[in-house]
Parts: sequence; structure tokens; C-alpha cells
Amino acid sequence: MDIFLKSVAALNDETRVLILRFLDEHGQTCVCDLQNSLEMIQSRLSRHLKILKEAGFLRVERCGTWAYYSVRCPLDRFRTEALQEIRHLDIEIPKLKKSSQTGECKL
Amino acid sequence: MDIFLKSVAALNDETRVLILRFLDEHGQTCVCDLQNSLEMIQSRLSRHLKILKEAGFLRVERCGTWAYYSVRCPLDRFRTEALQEIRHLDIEIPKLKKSSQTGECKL
DNA sequence: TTATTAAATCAAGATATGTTGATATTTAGA
DNA sequence: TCTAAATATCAACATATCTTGATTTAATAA
Repeated sequence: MDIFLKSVAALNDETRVLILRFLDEHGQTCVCDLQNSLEMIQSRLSRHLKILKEAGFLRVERCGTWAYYSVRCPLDRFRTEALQEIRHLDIEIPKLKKSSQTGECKL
Repeated sequence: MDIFLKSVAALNDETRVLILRFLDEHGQTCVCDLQNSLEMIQSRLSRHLKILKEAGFLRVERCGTWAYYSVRCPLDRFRTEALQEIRHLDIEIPKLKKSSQTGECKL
């Protein structure tokens, strides 16, 4: 029950669907760029990223103080199907707005 | 966004997952038998049946005062995949307990 | 060390969702 | 009609989830 319900709970929020779609479109992105692009307060974004990660949709790669999130790959059948569904939604995907003026990590 | 989120919201509850699994296993069942089998208070059951129906997972067939619910068929890709996932969960499916002592409708 | 920056976590309030018992609706039969 | 049975809906409360601003943690650089 647990893993399935956790996935479903993670999908059950517009904000998280948008984050998933954004990362699916733009690939690996650091939190501060997500903050800028999605115009989202840091604590809010951080919360949703955590939920998506713990539900198995995202992975993080850390580099110094930065955290780079991306859609986990491979995803299992259900999550893949969910992502597929999300791709077909009529969502406006925000453009990527780089915020980092200082040097970033190379990944 | 709407239809997808509605499906996901419908799946996001243990009670509804159990109802889906039960109907998937036992086929078309009337509300009073569901009440008995799932040992669920009537108003609670009715609420969840409505949510599942409006999310496109169930259909109802009425006959007199009885209402017979079953898993809608065919389901779209996502809902089919979700149901598939639910089939593989480690849930104990209650036995069907017929409550109706009086004559039922023939369906 | 100390200061700075990115990110995570916490606490409080607002909103949504689930549960229950009571009431309303619908249909069938006396 | 009146009553009874099955189901749906409502109102009140309890619980969970989301949002925000404040605080904490971790890593880097001065």
C-alpha cells in the first residue's frame, strides 16, 4: 500500500505536477534556478522537492551548497505512465531563468 | 490539469483503493453488500463511491432503490495502469457478504 | 574563526479532506 | 396516500496538507 499511496500523494498537488513537468522539460536544475523560474518561495519549493524525491520521482545531486534536482531515471511503470500523463496536460511550462550570477559547480 | 488531478485525488485514500480493489475482484456489487463486506458506515461509503465515480473509475447501474457499482470499462491508460498497480498491492480483500435477504433486482 | 550563500527544517495559521450521525431523497409496496 | 428500505447529502468536528516567514544546517571563502 505504502509505496503506491506515497506516489499518488506526491502527484496530488498542482505545484508538484508543475515541478515534475518543468524538470521533465528542462532536465537537471538547481534549486535556486527552480526558485526563479517557478517564482516560488524557497521553503515551499524545498518542501515539494522533498516530497517528490521521497516518492521516487526525483533524484538530487549535490555539489557544494548547490542541489541539482532531476527526474529519476528509470522510473517504474506507474510513475512513467503518470509522467506521460503529465506531459499531455495543458500546462504552461515556465521558461528556465538562471539566477546564479556567481560561478556554479560543474556537473 | 483537471481530469488527471481528479483521478489522482481519487486514488489518494486507502479506503478508496480498497473499494476499487474489492470491485475489481468481485465485480458489480450493490451498496448494501459493499457496506456489509467492507464494514463501512453508509454515509462514508457513499461519499467514497461518489468520488471514485466522478473521477471516472466506477459506473453505477440503478435498479429500484438499489445502486450497483462496478469498475468502469474500458478505463484509459493511466487509470488502467493505476488499477494494475492496485492489484499488486498487498491488501487483504474482504470476502463478499451478501446482506440483502429480500429479493433483489435482476441485472 | 567569521561571514555568506544555498538549501532544509520548523512553527503557526489557513485550507482541504475524511468521519460520523442526522436528515433528505427516491422508489416500491401496503 | 403512508410507510419502509436503500442511497445520497448535510453539518459539525477531527485530521491532514499547504503556505509563509523565521530559524537552522552545511559548505565555501575571506
